[in-house]
Amino acid sequence: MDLEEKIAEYQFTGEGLSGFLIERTAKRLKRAFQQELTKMNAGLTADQWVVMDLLANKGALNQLEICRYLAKDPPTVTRILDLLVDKQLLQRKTDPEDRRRFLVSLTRGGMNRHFELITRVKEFRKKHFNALSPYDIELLLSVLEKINQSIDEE
Amino acid sequence: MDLEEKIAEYQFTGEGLSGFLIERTAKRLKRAFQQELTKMNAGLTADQWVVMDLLANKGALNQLEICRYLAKDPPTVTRILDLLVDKQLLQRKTDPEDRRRFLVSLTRGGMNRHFELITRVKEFRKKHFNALSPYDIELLLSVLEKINQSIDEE
DNA sequence: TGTAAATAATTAGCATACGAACTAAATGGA
DNA sequence: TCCATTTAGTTCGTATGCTAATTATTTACA
Repeated sequence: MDLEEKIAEYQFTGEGLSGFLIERTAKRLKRAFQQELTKMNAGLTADQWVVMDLLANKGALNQLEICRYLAKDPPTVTRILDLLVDKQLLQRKTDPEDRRRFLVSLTRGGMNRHFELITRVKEFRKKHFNALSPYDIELLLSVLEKINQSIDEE
Repeated sequence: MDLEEKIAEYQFTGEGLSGFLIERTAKRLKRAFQQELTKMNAGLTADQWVVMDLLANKGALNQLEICRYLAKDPPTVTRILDLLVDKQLLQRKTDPEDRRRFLVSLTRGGMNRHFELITRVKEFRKKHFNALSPYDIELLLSVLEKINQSIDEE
């Protein structure tokens, strides 16, 4: 199937060809990662893991910082944190500098859980990452960047 | 920021760099398209529009066919169809060939609604599509294809 | 200093994503 | 023909995405 045909085939997708294909690949990657987590009895969703891994790398953050890093909305982050707090994997502490904010950080249990999982997660990343050459990644980034810019231009 | 730094920056994202960036771009495209629909008082979500546009192009389909075209799960498609039937934009008719199936098609009202919206939707597609050269699109497709293959190899 | 505006987080409501379990209908082999 | 298996679609439960509205706190300016 050549390019013309592919474009015709997905012409019905609203955001267009690229939107549909990008969304589909994103969903598949996330699903594969979720299945990996399930296999290792992580007791976490993909999104919950990402928050934990972010905190493991950056230390305590407030919720808007988490939103910005992960490109998620405040309500979504609130809910993910609630679930992780319920599991006693992280804690909210009021920021003394600004009492509107919480400083969110891993509990000791959260750090342990992260440590147990990180090795296998890294293997997963490497496996799919290695499917792409550095050149592929450059290309992907530049094309995604162009799409993002065309959205920003509104 | 060079490639190394970008990779380091997003190292915490579970599925890896590409997963995060792909998902983020997909979400932004969809959100932009949804806002466009809202602006034109379409009375539809992006996903609902996509279903209607698919049926406008392909004629009557059963639900699994819709699932395959749109890469959505059966329960998700069931619910989207329920909402569109409530709005009297489409109808389910039992397939006489196989009474487990429904043939789903646009109602007259659905066809009218589609006709009212399609011009502006096409403009939206073109605007973001034009940000990419045919060469960019080829590259994007080939990189996404590699990622998909590496997922399929499980 | 006092108050309006801005900011951080939450809540509520609706829609989508996905796995699992379920119903009804069709199919295939003994 | 009968019954196990498969297939099409739905229902349920949990989690996420997004908008709008709300609360509590801080900032900015008159």
